[in-house]
Amino acid sequence: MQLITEPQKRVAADRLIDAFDSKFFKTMSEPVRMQIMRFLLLNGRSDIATIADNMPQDRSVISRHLNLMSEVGILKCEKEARHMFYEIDGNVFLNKLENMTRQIRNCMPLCCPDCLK
Amino acid sequence: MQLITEPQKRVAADRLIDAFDSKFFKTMSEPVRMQIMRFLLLNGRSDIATIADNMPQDRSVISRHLNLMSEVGILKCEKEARHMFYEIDGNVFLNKLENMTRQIRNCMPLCCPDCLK
DNA sequence: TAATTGTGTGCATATGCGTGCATATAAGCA
DNA sequence: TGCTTATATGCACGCATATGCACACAATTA
Repeated sequence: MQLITEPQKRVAADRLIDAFDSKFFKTMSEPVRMQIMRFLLLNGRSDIATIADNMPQDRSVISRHLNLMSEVGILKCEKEARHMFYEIDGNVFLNKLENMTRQIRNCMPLCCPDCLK
Repeated sequence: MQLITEPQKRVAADRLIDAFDSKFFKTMSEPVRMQIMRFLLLNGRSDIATIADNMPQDRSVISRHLNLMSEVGILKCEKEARHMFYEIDGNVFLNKLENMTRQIRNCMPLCCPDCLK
């Protein structure tokens, strides 16, 4: 039986909360942005006009969504002549979720083992 | 070299989007709710008044946050006499994130291998 | 140079939601 | 039966943001 100190618990809990990037979650909570994700999954790297042509929203709206998603890091963008191309950054995407999963797996048994019953 | 058909890609992408529960993300994107999570991690099962006494917000506000979090499934609640006790449901919490990670790992190589470069 | 095409931005509007107060309900206690 | 305690709910307010339109800017083309 191992003794768990309060400071240890606090560190683990704070790491868990830190891993939960609220901007990331906010970005992912918007259905329109998830539809953009779906489009980029199926069609790969695309420019704004092409994406917007496949959605009911105005081009300017899609442009703003894409800009927001790239600020969070889940999309990479690259300008080519007049066109702005967007693409999913799969590594950033995967790393964020894997880090969260890791922190939960570390924190739960330490902080509240009862939560896993 | 394996051939990947369009329907296969679509199924994988739809599964990924389905795993991304927008209500879950919305719930996790609120800083106050994350502070509640932190409190429950450190103090375990608690009633509303105890949680609210450790936060600047009004009790009614905390009550609503807790209700929302339990609707999403990340908190379990149980009434005892006059007190409503809340506790993190670690398994639901972990399963949600693990499922997302799994879907990404499955979808990315199929749908857009370029996204992983 | 003038016209066209692709994006970004300012603005007004609508909607969602976090917040606190007052009040209602419900359960235990004198 | 009153009185206190714990929580839930109705309401109004303020702020953030998603949306679409108009327009500005940049880059390509006739």
